[in-house]
Amino acid sequence: MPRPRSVSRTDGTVISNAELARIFNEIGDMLEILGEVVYKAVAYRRVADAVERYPDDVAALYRRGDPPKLPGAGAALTAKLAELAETGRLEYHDRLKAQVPDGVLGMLRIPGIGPKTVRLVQGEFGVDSVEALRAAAEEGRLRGVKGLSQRTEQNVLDAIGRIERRESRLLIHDADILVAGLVKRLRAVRGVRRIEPAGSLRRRRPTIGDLDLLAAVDDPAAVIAALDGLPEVEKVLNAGVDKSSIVLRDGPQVDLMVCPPAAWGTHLLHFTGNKDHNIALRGMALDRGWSLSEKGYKVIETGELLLAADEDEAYGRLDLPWIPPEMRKGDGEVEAARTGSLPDVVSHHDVRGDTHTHSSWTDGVDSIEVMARAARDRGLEYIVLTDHSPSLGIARGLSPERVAEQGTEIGRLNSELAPFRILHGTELEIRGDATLDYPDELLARFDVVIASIHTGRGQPSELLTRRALAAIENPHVDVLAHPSGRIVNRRDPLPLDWPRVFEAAARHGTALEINGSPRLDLDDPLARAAGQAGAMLTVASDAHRTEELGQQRYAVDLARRAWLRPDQVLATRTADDLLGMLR
DNA sequence: GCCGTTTTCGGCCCGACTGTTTTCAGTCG
Repeated sequence: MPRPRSVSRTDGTVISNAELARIFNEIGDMLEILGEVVYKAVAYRRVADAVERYPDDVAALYRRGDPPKLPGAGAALTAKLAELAETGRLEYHDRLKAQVPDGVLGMLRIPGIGPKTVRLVQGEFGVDSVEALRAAAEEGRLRGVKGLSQRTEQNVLDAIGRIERRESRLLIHDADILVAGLVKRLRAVRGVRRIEPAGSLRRRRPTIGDLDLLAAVDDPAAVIAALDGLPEVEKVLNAGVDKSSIVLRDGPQVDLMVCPPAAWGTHLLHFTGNKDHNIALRGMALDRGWSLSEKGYKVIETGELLLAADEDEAYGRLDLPWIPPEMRKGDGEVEAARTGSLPDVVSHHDVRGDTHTHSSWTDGVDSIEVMARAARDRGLEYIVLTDHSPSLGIARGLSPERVAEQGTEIGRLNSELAPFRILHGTELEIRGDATLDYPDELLARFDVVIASIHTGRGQPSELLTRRALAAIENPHVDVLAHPSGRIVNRRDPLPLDWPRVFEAAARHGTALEINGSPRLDLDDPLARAAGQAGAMLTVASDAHRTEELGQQRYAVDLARRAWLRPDQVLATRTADDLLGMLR
């Protein structure tokens, strides 16, 4: 479990949004364990969510005397945010921590264990950690408590075992493969009309906790039995009339929901939108005297149920246009849909080229020709070949002589593969001292220059930002590649000064990349802020072998989550338009 | 703790499943 960092703000650094959100969520948990009214806890969590997704640094804005208006933050919570922004600490939080030790809080992570149970076992036995709870369950001491039984003890032990084996969320690339296998077999079950992934996978979130599947069926029992009987199922968690939850061996939990075909629309709506999206829709339904659930719209006065067979119809009942699943995150999309200002976001069909690819000339696997033919077979009109510059030694970066040879090879292939185009690019290393790895005269000869930071990641924010700005401001640099440097589940993003980076990118016409490899960088909140700041973006695969060209899809997914229109994305341009823009 | 062109008090999204409750609380998504 992540230990809370001790935060001293004497060094002038400002507490991050993530840290603020963590503290507020923790307060929510502690209040529930202490038996406070749940709505107080809900209020803290609501503000935690708002802070976490706020595009700018909330604490910095407070210190500047320009605090943002966050939904759900009234006088009390605003004062607490101010205290955290100023001092990095919160007296109220410290006071609660004294009453609820870390170990007690940790028990909430066990599925099936909620605040009431935690309070109960702590009060009855002084069980104050996951370890103590495990011991109590193993020794059969829980079954004596009212509401707990031998079966509860077994469930607790199973659940602890599972969370220990599954500490990080599944990367969407892996989730797609897993789901494709499941869907293929369940689709073949008799009586299954439709089956689709829902939940965070359909929203195309970079990482997935549980996999949600929705099936429209004539015979619910058949498809539930089919899922429960699959060989890779380790455990059936629960099986209801129209849902089943299972855990895959060495894999995530899978929830299968079934519904009658006539109610497909509201079911898909319900199991796709995140909590905030669904709450916003229910609010609109209530204004019309309806209550909305997956089953349909219920007219409150008469009890009549209004069905929707597809999502168009489900949104249509609220006079809303269909909202792309990627946008159903509760950050303004329902309001935008209501006022007719929902953007027409970029789609996979809009993409004409790939702005970041590698070959065996540096650290790629396949030759330039094999990469180009594979890209053409995927329907692309061009790729930008961006092999590495020399200082990235691990990737056997190209000397100026090798760059010239590569140019000749690309010229030869272009006459052979026309009208498909290979644009000659480079992935230019931004060195630790904020200089660039090739001289300007050489950079001028490339069709496209993308620049990136791979080394010196531990530098302070100010220096890292200066390096990014050095690349953005160079007239030959066209794209800042994987700008945050994060790798999902492996590397945290660099602490750049994002507003400055976005402003400079917009001013100099340097695009910011959304990288579809497991970096998934920029992530959608930053990409959305970049777009709002007027910067151009691009979507790219960063493929090092032909199979990885498909990764560009994940970059498009993120661009959609970031509300980007096709005209804001470089890779939707033709090769000629692209070269014209960058000239 | 928040919030209000119906409200400054009384609500706060909705429903299903589990366990052991003989009518419902706790948990989850």
